[in-house]
Amino acid sequence: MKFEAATIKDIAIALGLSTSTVSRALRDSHEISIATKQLVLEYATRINYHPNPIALSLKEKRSRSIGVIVAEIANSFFSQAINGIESVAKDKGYNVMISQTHESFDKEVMTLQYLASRSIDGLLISVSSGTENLDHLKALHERGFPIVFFDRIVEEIQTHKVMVDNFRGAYDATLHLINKGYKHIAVIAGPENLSISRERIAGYREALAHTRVKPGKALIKYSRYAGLQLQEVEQAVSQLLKLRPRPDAIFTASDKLTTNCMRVLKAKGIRIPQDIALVGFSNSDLIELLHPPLTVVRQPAFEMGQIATQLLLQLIESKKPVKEFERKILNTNLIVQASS
Amino acid sequence: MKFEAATIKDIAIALGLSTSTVSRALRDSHEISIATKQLVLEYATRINYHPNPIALSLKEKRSRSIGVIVAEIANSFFSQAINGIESVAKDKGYNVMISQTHESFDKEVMTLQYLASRSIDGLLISVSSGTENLDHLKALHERGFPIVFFDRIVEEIQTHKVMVDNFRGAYDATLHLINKGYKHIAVIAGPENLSISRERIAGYREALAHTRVKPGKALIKYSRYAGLQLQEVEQAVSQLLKLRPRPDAIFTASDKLTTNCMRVLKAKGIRIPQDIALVGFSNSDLIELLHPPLTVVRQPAFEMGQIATQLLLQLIESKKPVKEFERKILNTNLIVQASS
DNA sequence: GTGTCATTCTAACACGTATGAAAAACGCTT
DNA sequence: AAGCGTTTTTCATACGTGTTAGAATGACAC
Repeated sequence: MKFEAATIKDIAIALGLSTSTVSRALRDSHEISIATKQLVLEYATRINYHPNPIALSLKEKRSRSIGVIVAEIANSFFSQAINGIESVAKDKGYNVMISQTHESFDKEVMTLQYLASRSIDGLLISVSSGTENLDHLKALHERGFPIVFFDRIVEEIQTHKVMVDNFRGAYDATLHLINKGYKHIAVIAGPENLSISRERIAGYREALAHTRVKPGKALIKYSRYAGLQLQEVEQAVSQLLKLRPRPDAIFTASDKLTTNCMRVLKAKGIRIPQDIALVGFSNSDLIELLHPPLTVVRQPAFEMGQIATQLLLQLIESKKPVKEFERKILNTNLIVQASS
Repeated sequence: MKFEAATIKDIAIALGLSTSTVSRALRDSHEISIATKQLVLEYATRINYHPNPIALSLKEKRSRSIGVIVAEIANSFFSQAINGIESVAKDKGYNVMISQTHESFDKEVMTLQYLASRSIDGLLISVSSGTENLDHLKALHERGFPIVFFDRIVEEIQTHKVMVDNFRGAYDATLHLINKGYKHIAVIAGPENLSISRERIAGYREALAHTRVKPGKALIKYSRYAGLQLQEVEQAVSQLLKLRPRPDAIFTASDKLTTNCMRVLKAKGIRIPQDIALVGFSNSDLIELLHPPLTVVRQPAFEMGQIATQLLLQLIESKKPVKEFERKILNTNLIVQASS
């Protein structure tokens, strides 16, 4: 099943010119006579000629495509971020290649190798919740390959990073719960190896530091798969419910964690917020339709995608090696609703 | 900012061989001595050699990547479908390039040209709600370019198609409403030019045909952007509410339409299902957390993505022109909850 | 020593494009 | 018409890979 497009050679033969003349004419070089240029251009448009991007890639050593690695496309935050990524990339003539890790470290390594071997010009990545070892990223980075981290960043690697003020987002959410009079506030976060988990927990801790109640260790739960698996959320919630005094509020520190926590509480017949209040990070656009409407910390996902892509393209197109790296920190937005 | 990988030439020079010998050795050709093979292979793995996919693409006239065009990534149905697409594509060593139309015909044409000019091997598309003219797709298709339609298909173009039984899905949903005792059932569908809209309306009509109530034309609303824009949904709902007798149930025929309809009803202070029942197509995984939990027609999005991709790859890899096209029709799943 | 065959490797080319250098064409001056 | 400068076109090569055809080598038999 072939599908052959017109090449520069076809034009050359048809017009009795050499390929290089045609090439130059198409590129509007000054060293081609206006008459020939017009002849070539006319014929080219007539047969609907388009330069073969693959040949161009080979020649120019760039593919004009970037890779994106995220945990799950079917996650509001990531799909919105990809939306932002795609908008900027397309605008600048770049293609977007997407891969998912499903929060698995092994898949991240495989997918990274796959993308890297597909000659992408750069990479946008929000690391998987299972990522502890960074060798795969470091190896690429050390060879000078352009990488930009967004959301789930990696501190050890020096490059552009785009994230939200996780500390502040968590602080605000927790403070909101405190102000509402909740006394025993638990938290369920992603895995401890992710910096966003640690930062969000730190924000939670800081907010509680102002109160008399010290956050006992039992109130802090980590979730290996960042809430992707319902079962681990269920386990965390069950453990929290056994505590005495029982927590009267839960702060969930990621998108899937929030909705799955809600799911678990509902399944257990626990009313929100009467029995337990719930506040969490989430970018779902259905939060106000939920029962109850959820108080959430919302991240500017679309913007994050846009900014990360701008930075990546800047990195890719820079002539000299970049040594100064940006660390963009966006603000979260606390949307207060009935769940707290 | 360059990033040069090892080439076959590097190996050849290092070992004092010719490039073709190295090539043959790597491809394990029988006409290379075992000793040389081993030497080459060993050195190749040592310097972590990977064949340049771009050079390969140029040579083989295939890029091993497929394009996907959907309305919105940040839509449960599409993100789940893309999930399925990505899983199969990656499995077979293909890359996935994603573009969005945001329900705009112009964007669809542009994005199609863009992808086509990027030498993808094939295309998966769910056409935009604004697509009435098919010239852009026909032109590509007539040149023998592999295309597979999924979800929002196009009858006029002969190729593989993957969809759900839209008629049946709508029929089931409407029948469910009838059985629940609702008398005045309205419908809001996507634009009339989409076959899925027409089929779903037909299913709705057929279900009502068994009842005494004939569906007046006023009960049927079309939505130009398939519910993407809240404002158009609001308008449709407002018009429905003015009818006498006022509809006591609404069937929404697409994902965004369903959630946005719910949003509008809530904003107007209309209770579901006490004032008006609501049933709609939706693939959101939050439906049981909504207030009220929504009765929905769910599509096997992940599966659709998988099947469509399998068919596309089959088309791409077929030696002889394919003349027999499949038309896969999957079943929808009616999930009954409190909204009806 | 010559002919036949099998084995192992190399040279040349192709894919489509771009570019530096060389060559050809042209116009002008003397 | 020879010389020169300028404009226009062509040649050769490169990017990285794979393939085809053919050359070189060696082994064996006569």
